[in-house]
Amino acid sequence: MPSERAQKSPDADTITDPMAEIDDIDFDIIEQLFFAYRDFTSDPDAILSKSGFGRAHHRVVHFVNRRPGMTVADLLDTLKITKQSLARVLKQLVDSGFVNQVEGVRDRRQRRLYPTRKGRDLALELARPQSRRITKALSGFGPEEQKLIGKFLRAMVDPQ
Amino acid sequence: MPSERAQKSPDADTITDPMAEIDDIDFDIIEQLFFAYRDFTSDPDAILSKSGFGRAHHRVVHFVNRRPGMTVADLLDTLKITKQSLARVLKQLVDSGFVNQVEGVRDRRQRRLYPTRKGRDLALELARPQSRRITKALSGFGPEEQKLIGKFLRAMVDPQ
DNA sequence: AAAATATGTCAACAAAGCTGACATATTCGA
DNA sequence: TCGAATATGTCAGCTTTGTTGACATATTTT
Repeated sequence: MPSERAQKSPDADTITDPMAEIDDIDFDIIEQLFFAYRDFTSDPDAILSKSGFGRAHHRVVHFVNRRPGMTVADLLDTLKITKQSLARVLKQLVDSGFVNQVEGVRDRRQRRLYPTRKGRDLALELARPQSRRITKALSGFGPEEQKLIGKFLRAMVDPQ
Repeated sequence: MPSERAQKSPDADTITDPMAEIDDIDFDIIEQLFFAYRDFTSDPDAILSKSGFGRAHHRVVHFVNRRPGMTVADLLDTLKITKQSLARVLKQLVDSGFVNQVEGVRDRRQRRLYPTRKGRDLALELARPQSRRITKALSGFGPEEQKLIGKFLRAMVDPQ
């Protein structure tokens, strides 16, 4: 039942010209970033859906493997989510043996996070298709040019 | 009440070495893409939260402004979400006067999507901080180098 | 005339974010 | 040493945005 509130033809307040590179706005790159990230996450998402995990688990597994021994506070700051939101996925990962929590040595309030062998394997499995995509996208670029890509991406991140 | 299942010290299945550029995996860029996209979306998110809209509305408003007259099917294919998921946000945008639907001329089943003035203004407001971030990240690169960034991002996208 | 297509809609559910409130263990500072 | 601050966990409830499945309508195609 196609909506009855569709107009027969454009009215006075219907804009028909595409929003292009006017106003100094870089629409092309804005859009390309959306597409790149959309497809970049699609590979691991497909793998994760088989094991009942989601993108949130992926992020935790990634960073715990990248920086073993990071505290819960570190992880919260990295992901920029609330502890209640993290708690859900972290608990599942600990309970199913992907992540271990180790009491801090200097500060025993801390729960330092480490991957298990199983967690390391999962992180690698998820990274593989993403890395393949990146390698393919970087093929045809020289080493210096590849460094530029990294430099650009780092410059897109907020300081701190 | 810090979890009682934390270990006092790492056990045999606790991995302590950081996952680095072994296995040919490009962890640095994987991570940088996460950070870049995390902060890239944070600017419009902050603006949207004031008006009761979310990131899903942003995407619709962006593409309808970029390609006025696109069909619902076009939009679904671009966003890679289901029509039921799109319906919710699209209805809100139509009802609150950001998007108009116009019956297709050649095919009257279609509902072609156009921004209103209000919709165009919102799209610009949301794009502005993102473009500012991109411009800043690209400063220091020459015109040829900037083209490389775009080339890389396009190469990250699945064909079709 | 039947089949395919474009769109809309209902209902139920899931993932992953949020706020607010409160508990415990530990460390730090006056 | 004692009270405040910190690190973490947890309960409850809510929101956004995705999903599936089923079905309806209008229009176009075969």
